[in-house]
Amino acid sequence: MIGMDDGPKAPPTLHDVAREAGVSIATASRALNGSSRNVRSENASRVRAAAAKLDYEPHLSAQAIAKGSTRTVALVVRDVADPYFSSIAAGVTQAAQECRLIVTMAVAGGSPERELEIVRTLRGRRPRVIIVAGSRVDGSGTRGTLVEELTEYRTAGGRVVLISQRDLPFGTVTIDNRGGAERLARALLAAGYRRFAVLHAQERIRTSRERHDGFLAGLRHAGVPEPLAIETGFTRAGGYEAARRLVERGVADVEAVFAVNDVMAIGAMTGLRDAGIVPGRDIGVAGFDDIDAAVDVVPALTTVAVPLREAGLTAMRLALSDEETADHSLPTNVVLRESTPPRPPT
Amino acid sequence: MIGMDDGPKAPPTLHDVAREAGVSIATASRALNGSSRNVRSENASRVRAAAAKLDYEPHLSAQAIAKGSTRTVALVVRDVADPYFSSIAAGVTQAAQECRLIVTMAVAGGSPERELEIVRTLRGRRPRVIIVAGSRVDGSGTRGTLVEELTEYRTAGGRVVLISQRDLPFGTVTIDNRGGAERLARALLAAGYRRFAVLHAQERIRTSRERHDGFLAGLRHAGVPEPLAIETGFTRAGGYEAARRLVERGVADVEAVFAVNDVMAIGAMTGLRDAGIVPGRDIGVAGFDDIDAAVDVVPALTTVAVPLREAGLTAMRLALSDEETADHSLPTNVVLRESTPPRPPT
DNA sequence: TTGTACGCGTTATCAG
DNA sequence: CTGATAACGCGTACAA
Repeated sequence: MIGMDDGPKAPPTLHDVAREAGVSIATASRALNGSSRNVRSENASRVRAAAAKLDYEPHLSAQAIAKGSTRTVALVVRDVADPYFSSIAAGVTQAAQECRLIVTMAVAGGSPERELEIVRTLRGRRPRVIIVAGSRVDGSGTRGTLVEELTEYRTAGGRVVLISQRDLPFGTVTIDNRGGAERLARALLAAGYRRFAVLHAQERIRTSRERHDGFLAGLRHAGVPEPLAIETGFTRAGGYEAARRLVERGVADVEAVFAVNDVMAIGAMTGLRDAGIVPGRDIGVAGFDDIDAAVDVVPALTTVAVPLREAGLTAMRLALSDEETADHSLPTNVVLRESTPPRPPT
Repeated sequence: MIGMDDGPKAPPTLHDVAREAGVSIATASRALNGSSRNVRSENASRVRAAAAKLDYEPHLSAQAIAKGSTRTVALVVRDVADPYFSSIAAGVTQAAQECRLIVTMAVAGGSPERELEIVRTLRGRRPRVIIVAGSRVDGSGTRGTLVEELTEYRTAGGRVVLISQRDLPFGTVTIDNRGGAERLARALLAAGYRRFAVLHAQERIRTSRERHDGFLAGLRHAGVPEPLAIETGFTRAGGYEAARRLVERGVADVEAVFAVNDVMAIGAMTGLRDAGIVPGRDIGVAGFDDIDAAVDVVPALTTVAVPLREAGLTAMRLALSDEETADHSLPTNVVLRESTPPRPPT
């Protein structure tokens, strides 16, 4: 035990494996990761044995640099803790695992600048595909730069897929926000609701805008008053806060609240209740997304189901397919629950 | 436009930047990423200009291989879509971003074999730190191998942090599951509850076992009957299903249900309600974790608050500190809400 | 089938 | 302060 060095011991390299197996590095490489099967089976098994004995793992960075490509998928989301994005992430991760790809996740936090910076540095990792999941906001000035950056990435052989952002020259998985919101509006009209408040986020956030517009479109020609629009954050806290504001203003003239996503709607329900107004009895509430929690709140939340997990899966498939710039649209479904009980005509 | 080649155009390399700036590669390297500032400022700015013009991004794999270390944090979770893990992930991501580290996420899905395989291939990426967030189950046979694998990784200079698993020779962030559950039990006793059912997961899942044990410990010496134990999945669906089973069996003799985590508790509340039993009125319900949704369900869920996001932050800090194997314990707090109203003594 | 030798994009060493 | 040049670990033509 003299002269033992406990400092960091370098992991075994292919070189070590080759030496242990008594073959050249090239043979070892072929035996372990070689595309061509041309290695004598006896040698092959000796190499595998040596690798197992030394607990060898190929250095992925070295492989990446030698082969010129990685097995990585980069996913950009706004917030990991938001069920909307974590469901998408789950889908992407699942699909990636089936293809033996590894997904790395970056959080943009709703800032276009941050998002741009992320995509930029992401390029340095040379991922095989980049998936950007709807943190995009319009008119931010960084949009052109982002498109440029992604285009350049694709020119270098990368795959780009955008979730929930139409009109950009990349593969996109889009969600029928407009149509879903429109059908929701009509369903609520059919249930007897006439006077609405809409809780939405900044106009720059596309998803919010599309759902808002769709809802208004569904109301058009129904002869109902223009809904009250309340702008707030795209989060649970935003919904809560907006509900409080709504109550302060007075809710006598609103029969139902539509929040542009479920976390906002759920926050709003709590906000209303905290102010003494019972959702589903005193006022209808509807959301959008159909996250798991929608059936656990009371009353269960009326919403528009979005196949989030599938959006992630589809995005991966699209990325791996050879269509450069296909647009895959996912349908949405109105789900009526107890938060918007049928309302007797006045 | 003759002879244009639209095939994948290789991204610019340091070589290109150097040529553009009229300096050597070495100088370019130093100007852009060099630790030492010893490069004439005029040359430095020329290099930076060239890099910007060519839209150069350093090839991270190449850097990794040259420097022998990456700027990556690998996070292993059971399920991205579970708020428990996504909150932790949010914390890790935040802390990582502050240190300009990139986090890559792998999903083990509750399988120890899968988890082991993940850690193994993770080593190939040579991350700077590996954080394993409680997907571990005991007595799975893979445990020894996992420890071995992680030890080897650490020997090679990597940092390991485990979240919510004591007794392993690595840095750990542990959560006071036992103590929290014990205090919860006492709080429920104080509120007048005497007869309980516990919804727990398999005994092999440590977190579940600790919370279960702690709860029983809190009940001890109180002269109350042994709680009814119902084993089910560690998920929302598990909670729902267990509640249905409980109802089938008959709930006349149980005054409160303790589920070992919030998603189970929330699922159980819905399950009870679907069976005509109103949580908070007919029966008390309590959970563990205090996820966001706990305040949005009705009645609001009594639970034990766990600083999940902070667990992620702490894990990163621990990883970056130089203590090889510290144990940082996070406190938990009982939060009584409407799902367990005080119960008049019989 | 196997081995030698070179290249991948960077950093680090060591003379100038 | 700068520029050759040798690593880093691996894949792969090319030659044997």
